[in-house]
Amino acid sequence: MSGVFVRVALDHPVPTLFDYRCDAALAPVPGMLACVPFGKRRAVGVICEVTTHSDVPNERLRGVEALCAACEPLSEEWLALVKFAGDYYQRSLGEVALPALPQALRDPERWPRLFAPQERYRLTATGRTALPEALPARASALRRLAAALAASDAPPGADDPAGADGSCGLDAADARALHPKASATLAAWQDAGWVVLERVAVGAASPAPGPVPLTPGIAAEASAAPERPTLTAEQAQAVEAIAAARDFVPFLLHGVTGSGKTEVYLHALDALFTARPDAQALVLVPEINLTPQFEAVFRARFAALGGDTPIVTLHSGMADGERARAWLAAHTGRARIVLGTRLAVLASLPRLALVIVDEEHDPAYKQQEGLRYSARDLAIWRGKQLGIPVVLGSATPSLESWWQAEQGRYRRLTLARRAVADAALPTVRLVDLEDERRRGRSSVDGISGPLASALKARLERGEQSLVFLNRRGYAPVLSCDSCGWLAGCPRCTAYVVLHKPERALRCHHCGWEARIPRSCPDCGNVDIAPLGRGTQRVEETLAELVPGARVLRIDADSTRRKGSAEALFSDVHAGEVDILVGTQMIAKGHDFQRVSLVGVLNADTALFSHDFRAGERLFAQLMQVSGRAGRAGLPGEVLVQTRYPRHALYQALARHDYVGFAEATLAERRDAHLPPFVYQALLRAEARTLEGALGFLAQGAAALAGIEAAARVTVYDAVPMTIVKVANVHRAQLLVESASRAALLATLRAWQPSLRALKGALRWSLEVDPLDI
DNA sequence: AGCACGCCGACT
DNA sequence: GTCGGCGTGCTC
Repeated sequence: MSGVFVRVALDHPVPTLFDYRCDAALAPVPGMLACVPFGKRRAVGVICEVTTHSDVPNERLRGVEALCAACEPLSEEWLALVKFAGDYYQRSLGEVALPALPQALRDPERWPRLFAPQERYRLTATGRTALPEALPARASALRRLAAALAASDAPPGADDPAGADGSCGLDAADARALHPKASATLAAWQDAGWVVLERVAVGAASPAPGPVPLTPGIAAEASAAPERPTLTAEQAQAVEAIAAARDFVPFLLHGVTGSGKTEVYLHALDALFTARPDAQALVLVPEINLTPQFEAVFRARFAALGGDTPIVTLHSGMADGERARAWLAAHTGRARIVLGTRLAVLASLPRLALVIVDEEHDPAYKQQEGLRYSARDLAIWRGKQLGIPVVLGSATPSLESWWQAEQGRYRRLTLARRAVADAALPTVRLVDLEDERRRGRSSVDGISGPLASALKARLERGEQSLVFLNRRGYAPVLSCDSCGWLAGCPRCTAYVVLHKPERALRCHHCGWEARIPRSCPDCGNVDIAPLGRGTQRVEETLAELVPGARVLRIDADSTRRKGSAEALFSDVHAGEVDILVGTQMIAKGHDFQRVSLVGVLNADTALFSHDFRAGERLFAQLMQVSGRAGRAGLPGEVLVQTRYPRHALYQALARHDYVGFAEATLAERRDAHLPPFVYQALLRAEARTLEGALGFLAQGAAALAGIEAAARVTVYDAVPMTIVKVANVHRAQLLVESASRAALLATLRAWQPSLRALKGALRWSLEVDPLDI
C-alpha cells in the first residue's frame, strides 16, 4: 500500500486511532482537524499521525473527506496533553481530544462561517474626536453606529467593553444590524480617516506581538489607575517568587480569606507580561458564577495589553459560537489571558507561560461525568510539561496539595494576614444546641436564640448578615405523623424534597416531581408535615423572626434563570438586602462590604459521614463562608449552631487553624491508609437490578487475578452506592487502591480489555482519583 | 456512543 | 403473515 495515510482520533470508546487514506491537495499534518466517514455517519477527528503505510487492509480503508485548512494545527504539546489525560483517566485519545474542542469546530458544515476572516471596524484617534461633532443630532441611527464603534474598543471601566469573545472593534454584521446602510456609511468614514477596517484571520496563528504596545510597561500604566492597593510584605514576597520562577515550579499560595490572593495573581500576571509580552496565561476558577467578577477585574487591570483580544473567558455556559471564537482566540495566541472553569484546562494555548488555579481545593475542579478529570491536576501536568510556574491558591488547600507542600514538592507561599488594614479575622462562636435545649431555650424553627438576637442586632445597626445552610428546598422530606410514612422518589432510593413556592415534591437526584399530597398516601392521615429545614424554610422563618428585615435567598433554585445569580448578588452589594440566606453559592468569591455576621445552620451531618472527605469539605466550606464576615473593617462574627461544639473540626474553625486541621486530618489519613497516602480508582456499574451490577463487579474483581500489576493493588468488595437506585438504575461500585500510582494505572490498563469482554447488558466506567466514594 | 443486524411476541 | 422489542457487535 502506498500513498499518504493519516491516523485519526475520534470520539469513540475504542482505544485505537483510525486509519484513512488522504489524497487531499493540502498535505496533512498532525494536529489538523479532519472530516472523515465513520460507519454510516461522518465525524470530525484530530489527525495524530501521518504515515506512508497502514496495517488496515486496503478494502477497509476509506478516504478523508476534508481537512480543516483554515485552522492552525493543534500543537505537539496539546496532543501530548490529551494523550496523557487519556492514558491517566483510562479513556481513548479521541474521547479526551474531541470533547475538549468547541462544538462548532466539530461540525464541518460550520467551518466556513467560523473561519471566515472577520472584518472589524475600529475608530481611529481622529475619528474618536471628529465623528461625534460631524453627526447631526437627529441622525439617531448614525449616532448609534458611532457609539457602538466607540464602545467596541472603549477604555477600561466602560460599561460595555469588548465583545463577548473579548475582541475589539465592531463586526460588519453587527454594524448592519445597527444601521441599514452601515457598509456605505462606514466606507465613507474610512475615506475620511475616521475608521479603519481590519481583517482578522480567525484560525491562523497570530505572530507573536513585536515590540510591545505596553510602553512603558503595564505596571507603570496601571499604577495610575484608581484603587490599586499597595501590596503587603507577604503579597510582595509571593509575587516576587512567582515572577522569578523560570521553570516548572508548583506554588501553593495559602492565603486566609481576604488576604488578597487575587492581587497576587494580578501582579504575577503583570510581571509576566512585562517580561514576556507575547506570553499567555491560564486562570482557572471553580464556578461559572465567578467568571464575571474576575473578568471585570482583569479587564480593568490589563486594558493596556497588546493584541486585539486580550482576555477571553471559556466556560460551559457560553453559546456555541461565542465559545468557539474564544477558543480560537486562545488557540491562535491572540488571547493573552484565558479565564475559565475546569474545561479551560484543555484549551490550546501555544504560548502558555503561567497557570493559576484559584480555590484549588474546590471539588468543582473534578469533572463528574464523562471523562472524570481533575482540572487542577492537569494544570500541574501542563506546567511540568512546559516548564512554567503553576500557582494553586486557596485559604484551605486540598490535603493532597498540602501534603505535596509538606514534602517539599510544592513551594508554599503564605498570606497569613488580611490585606485590608484593620480587617481582622472574624470571631467564631459555637452555639451549643444541646446546652440551649437543656436550659429550656429552644430554637425557633432551627434558629437558636443567640443567632436570632445577633441577626436583630445587625439589622438595627444597618449591617448585613449571611445565613448558610447547605440544603435547598423547603424541607428535605415530608412525613406522616401517625404512620411514619416519608415521601420517597418512585425512581430513586431517596426522599423527595418539599419545594414550597412551586408546591411540589422534587427529587434532587432524578428531577421527578409531584404535587404535595393532601393526606398520607399510606394511612389517609391529613397531618402530614415537613421534616427538617432547607433554605426556603429558613427564608420564611427569618422573615417572621426578624421583623422588618429584607431577606433574600440565593441557591440553585432561585438562580435557575441565566444571569439571575449576578442580579441577586448585586442587590446584596447595593445594600437592598439585610439577611442573605443560601447554600454554598453564597460562600464563594463575593466580597460583601457590609456583612458582619455569618450564621451556620445544620452542618453536623457531615461530621459523621461515611465519606472520608466530608470533614475536609465541611471545614473548607465553613472557613470560606466565615471569611465573608467583616471584610471591610467591620468586626466580623460567625455563629455556628452545633450539637458537637467540642468536635475537633469546629475547634479548629474557631481558631482559624487550617494548619492544625490539616495536620490532624493528614495523620488520620495516614493511619487509615487513605489518600493522599494511597491512590484509588473505582469501577462503577449501572444495571437494571442491583444483583446485575454487583455480579458484574464480582466478575470484574475475579478478572484481576490474571493481571500481574494487580499484585500490588488492594481490591475491596463490590458495594451498592449510598443512593442505590437513581432514575430506576441500580448502581454499585468496586474500590481498588495501591500505594503505587504506577501499579494502579498499569492494573487499570490491563483490566479494561477483560472488562469489555465480560457479557451482560450493563454500563460501566472506571474513575481514577475519585472524590466521592 | 450510535447504528446496524438479528431472532421472538402482538397487530393490520 | 409483518412491525418492532432490545441483545451483541462493529466502526479505519
